[in-house]
Amino acid sequence: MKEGPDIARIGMLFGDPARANMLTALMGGQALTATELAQAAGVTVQTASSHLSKLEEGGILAQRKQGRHRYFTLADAAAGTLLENIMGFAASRGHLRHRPGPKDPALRKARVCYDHLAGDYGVRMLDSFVARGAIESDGDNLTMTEDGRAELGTLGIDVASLTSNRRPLCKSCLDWSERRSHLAGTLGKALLAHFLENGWARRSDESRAVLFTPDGERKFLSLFPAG
Amino acid sequence: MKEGPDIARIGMLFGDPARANMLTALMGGQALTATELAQAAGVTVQTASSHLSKLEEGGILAQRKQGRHRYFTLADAAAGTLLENIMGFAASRGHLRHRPGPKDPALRKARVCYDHLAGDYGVRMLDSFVARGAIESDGDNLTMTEDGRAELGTLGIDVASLTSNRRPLCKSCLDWSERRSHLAGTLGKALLAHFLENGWARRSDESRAVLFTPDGERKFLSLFPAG
DNA sequence: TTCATACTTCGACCGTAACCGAAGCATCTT
DNA sequence: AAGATGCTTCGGTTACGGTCGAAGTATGAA
Repeated sequence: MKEGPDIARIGMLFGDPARANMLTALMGGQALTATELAQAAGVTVQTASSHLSKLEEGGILAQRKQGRHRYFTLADAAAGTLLENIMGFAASRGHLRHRPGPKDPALRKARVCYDHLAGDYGVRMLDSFVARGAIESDGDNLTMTEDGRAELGTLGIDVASLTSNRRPLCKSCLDWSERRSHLAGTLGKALLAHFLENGWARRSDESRAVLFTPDGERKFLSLFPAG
Repeated sequence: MKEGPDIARIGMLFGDPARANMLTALMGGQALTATELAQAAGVTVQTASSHLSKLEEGGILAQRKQGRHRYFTLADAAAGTLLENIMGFAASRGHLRHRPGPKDPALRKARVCYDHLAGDYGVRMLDSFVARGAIESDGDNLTMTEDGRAELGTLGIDVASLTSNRRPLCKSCLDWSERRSHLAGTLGKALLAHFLENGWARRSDESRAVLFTPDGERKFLSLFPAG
């Protein structure tokens, strides 16, 4: 009845298990077809189709049709950020969906969180940046220092080109598996892209896991020593 | 089925209109009784009681009983921040619940957003800080400058005492009525408290509106000139 | 054209949860 | 002690939305 944004509308969109599963699957950052999302959610394609149209209608998902396929992605970075926030909050309240059996250790070690690196390696990277003064941390507000810019330059990452006024350069994102923060933002995205492009790691086909090569892992660990 | 935070659980909590209304009411930052919340949500006390226990169970609300009253508040700043995020996202998608009749212009001018100032005056304040170099803005990441610390010191606000590692000093928060950002974080909280304590403004009894006195408004406007 | 694949729409079923009336506790007042 | 107020619990109704089978549309392949 009151004035204001319609929280309930978007809360409801996130509030269904099937839809939540689809969105979690899309946190991998890559576009998925309706059938793939149906499988991820554990429902039939008809049901999935209904859910997907609701999510699109609500501005959370975007669709692009290609031939007879329909690829769905998160609508934009804002949708991804909100998802991350909700995941972080849920994790902070202990609302985890534990599968006590054989968990996937690769997922806890390193995975994709929309477009950046999460998991053990994700928090390790941020911790390392903060420890050596490349990034300054004030609460969960992160700022890049001059030293940091220089260091990333030697890695071949041009920080200046990453600054945008639509999305922050550095952003902390609460990691559900580690209960600590890892690095998001355009820099987080660029770093993950860097690892993948230079062959340090590759994405798993089935899950959001990031699989490091032996050589890539050695480089990563020496670049980001544990605190 | 998959591993991960239970998004659906908390999405569902935000996804009911009655609960959403209660949470919106609690964005005022002050504790409300079960009966008041029932009225705000437009349901009976029995129904409200059920909703409130679910929200408390989910870690979104906290309760403290005082005599025969039960006061409810948002559990912590994290809950408030998540609410703000969802409101901002909903507003960015145009999901507003318009009451086309007599809107409340006071609410659009200045209102409380959990614990800081929002509305026209809220974004004006942040814009002004950024324009004069007291705060630097990188995307929606905000950083306080030395000039800013000095200026706030003359106002009687000790910035050093506001730094915490649980909550950022400056944080941007998307304003649904203005579609721009205003200042949140511990500094945003301190500034609102400053206005209220020094009699520049007072809170409305019925709504989240912040009502400036003629004198307070003059001081505010000269302190934060429009861009 | 004919068949196969990818997806949507329709219709019906069904379970969950939102809702309220009534009754039950707890706390304060007189 | 008796009454009033604030809130919760119980029980029963109802409606909304998630679900799938079946049929319909669009695109690609043979």
